[in-house]
Amino acid sequence: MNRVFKALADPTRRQVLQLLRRGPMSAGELAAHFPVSKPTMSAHFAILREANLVDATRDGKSIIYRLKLSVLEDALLAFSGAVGLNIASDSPSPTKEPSHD
Amino acid sequence: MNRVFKALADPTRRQVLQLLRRGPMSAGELAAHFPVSKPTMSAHFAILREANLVDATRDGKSIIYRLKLSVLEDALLAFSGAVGLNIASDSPSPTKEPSHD
DNA sequence: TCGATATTTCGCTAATTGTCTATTCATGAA
DNA sequence: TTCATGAATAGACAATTAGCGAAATATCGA
Repeated sequence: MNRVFKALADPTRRQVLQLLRRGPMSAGELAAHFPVSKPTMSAHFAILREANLVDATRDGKSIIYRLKLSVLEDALLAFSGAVGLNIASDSPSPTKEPSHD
Repeated sequence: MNRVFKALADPTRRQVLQLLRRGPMSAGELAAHFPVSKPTMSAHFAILREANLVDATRDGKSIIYRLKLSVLEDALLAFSGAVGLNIASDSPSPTKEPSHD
């Protein structure tokens, strides 16, 4: 979970995830969207992989990245719940009076 | 939004938010829950304040911190949406085929 | 095998972050 | 005003991070 939040702390990495929403994309294609060098992007990809937020598979000369939404969802939901934020489902956001301690 | 994610990137700060879920707490009381010095905690509080995740008000000699869930909710929801994660409400998670670019 | 292409790894630097102790500031009480 | 207390600021330090160019690795096609 800490790795997920660390990964999310960088705007470039969050944008990579957004780009990946549209579908799988190669490292080079992804990198082309950002004004930084490819080695720098490669390091960002590694951090996303370590957080388990993306999946990387080789396809010929390219490496294709895919978004792994479930891990992101789990982390966001778990933290939201821990903090009392009832973001999910259809319950009536109990922003006050947490019942347990 | 970047400040929110940066603030969330540190486990101590996330725990502070969780502690604050139970209700307002003073800086000292909060600090007592962690194994780091009070100045260090003060720096964490400053980052949470800058991210607008907490509200600080003085009460006599103490400074009382309060959780501002709305800001957290906005950021989490905005990002979830941007990445195609349909965490909120009761819509049928359109994890595929984003219609706009 | 050779050359081109895609990506990562390897040093390296600069900036940022988390931590500390010591000090300062603000408040309330004597 | 002086003292004690709760909290923030200042300054220093080590560790981490984002960034680079150069080199290494992997794959494909000729």
